[in-house]
Amino acid sequence: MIEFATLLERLAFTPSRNMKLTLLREYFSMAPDPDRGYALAAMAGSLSFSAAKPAMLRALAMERTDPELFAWSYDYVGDLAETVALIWKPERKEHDTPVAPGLADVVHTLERLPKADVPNVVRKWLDACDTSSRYALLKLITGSLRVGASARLAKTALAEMASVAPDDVEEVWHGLEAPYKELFAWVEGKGPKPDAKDAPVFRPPMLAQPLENVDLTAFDPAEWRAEWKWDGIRVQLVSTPQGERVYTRTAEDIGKAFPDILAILQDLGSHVVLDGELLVVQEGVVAPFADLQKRLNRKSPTASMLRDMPAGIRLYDILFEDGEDLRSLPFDIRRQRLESWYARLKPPRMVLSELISFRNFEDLATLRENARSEGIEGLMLKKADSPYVPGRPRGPWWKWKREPLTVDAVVMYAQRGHGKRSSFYSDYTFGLWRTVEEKRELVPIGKAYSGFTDEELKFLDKWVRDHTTKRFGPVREVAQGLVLEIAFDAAQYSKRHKSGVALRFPRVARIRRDKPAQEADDLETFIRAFL
DNA sequence: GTTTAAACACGGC
DNA sequence: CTCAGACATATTCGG
DNA sequence: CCGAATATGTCTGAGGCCGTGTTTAAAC
Repeated sequence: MIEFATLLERLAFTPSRNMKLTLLREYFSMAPDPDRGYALAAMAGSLSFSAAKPAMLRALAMERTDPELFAWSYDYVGDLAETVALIWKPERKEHDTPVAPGLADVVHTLERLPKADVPNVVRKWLDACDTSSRYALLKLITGSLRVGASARLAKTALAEMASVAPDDVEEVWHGLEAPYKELFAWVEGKGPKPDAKDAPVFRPPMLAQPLENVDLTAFDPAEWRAEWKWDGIRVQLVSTPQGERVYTRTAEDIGKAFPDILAILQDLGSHVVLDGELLVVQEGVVAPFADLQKRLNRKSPTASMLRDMPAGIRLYDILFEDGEDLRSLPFDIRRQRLESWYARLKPPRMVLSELISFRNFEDLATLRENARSEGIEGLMLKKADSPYVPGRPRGPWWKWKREPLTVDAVVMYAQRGHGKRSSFYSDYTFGLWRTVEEKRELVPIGKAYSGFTDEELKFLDKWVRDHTTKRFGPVREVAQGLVLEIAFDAAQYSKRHKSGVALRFPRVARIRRDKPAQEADDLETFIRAFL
């Protein structure tokens, strides 16, 4: 645990990416198995302990600290693990020389121990650790490390050890589990490259960059293909002799929630890996994203759900066919392979993603702006010769979403942020005007926290401090005097806000210092325009 | 004791 | 998903 | 031609709303 703690501490204080890579490489070559494997898993976010959660840590901290003091400290520090690590006063008996637990010990214990016993063990560990190890232990339990290095950087460090490309590590990663012994053996030249063979493993998908500040006139329309950008869930369908899977783009296996799709894959009996968009399709019509969400996290869908919200797939791409890896082939060739595969197998509930024909990008821009129908959020542009590469390379694929909508809203409340924003009021709840019994009042429609620069954050923070009318713990109510232009992708009805509406992807587009609060938008106008 | 509601956690966008 | 910022690397510019 | 300035690419952290499932607290 001490070595891991030292690593985290150094990472957190090193801004340089190259230095972080060096630190990681050094740690990985120095630390023993299985510790280093669990450290890697922690950085990659693949550790989760159902018996130990942030709420439990907060409860433990409360045993030793005045709740009020703890709340203020947490508010100030902005990070639960750091707060508890600092505030914890170890209770030690005399002549007792406590030994901090090893990383592998911690992981094994937390995985196996009955939930009721976990607080006692964690308390004992916290007493035995110094501040730095305590911080590492707590970070391990809270999950998100946020120490300036995440999964990708850790994998890059491993790749450098083996003198291979980071994508090679990414490729073998998903067939493996903590503590990743085979992976370390490979990068140290002591073992073969791990091979998933015919196992139904996840392949890192290719993602698109947003099309911003890109000069389309420099593009040759003949070299580009266009498709609709569907508002569903990007999935990878895997069918091998060893089994079938439905993966999300972050490798979550969601097959249980979509047995209808899984059954189709089984019936196909074709050894393929497909890329597509999962949607709820009712008689050929794509249902709103909310319907898909209802099915997404269910352990198993009810019979009525399977009937009323049937899942369907828009096929984008084919990665493997009969075990052959097609990813290095150009998009156009893969598309031909996809079409011929589709024609041969005729899979039910799947349709090919339509290739939109266009003469020039002006035509396409018109299509994009008019694309406000259900289920479509814009266009995808794909270069005809682009191979399928993992990650989000700049150049081959672009997502060209519709222009966001905007509304002028009034700041009502502000809240302190976390982490590096813990000393700023960085989240703003804003509202629109509503007239009740001749009285014009503000009702909240959402919160936003991004879209402003650090400079603007300082202005907003000061404005909040100078115009506070009430305090509720970390939240401040402010005078009705500041208008924000809020950009958002869609509006929907919601129970979350008093106004009954909510925004999808809200962000601050502009601070309207010039606009009096009274001239901000009305809820009624908003609903008429966007719902 | 059992049912109901609220709060938290998670992963989708 | 969004966005801004930090760092690293690639490219261009000025001497 | 080389070093400095600028542009571009990649990665990171901060956090929004939604629905489901789980756990905890409150009400019956």
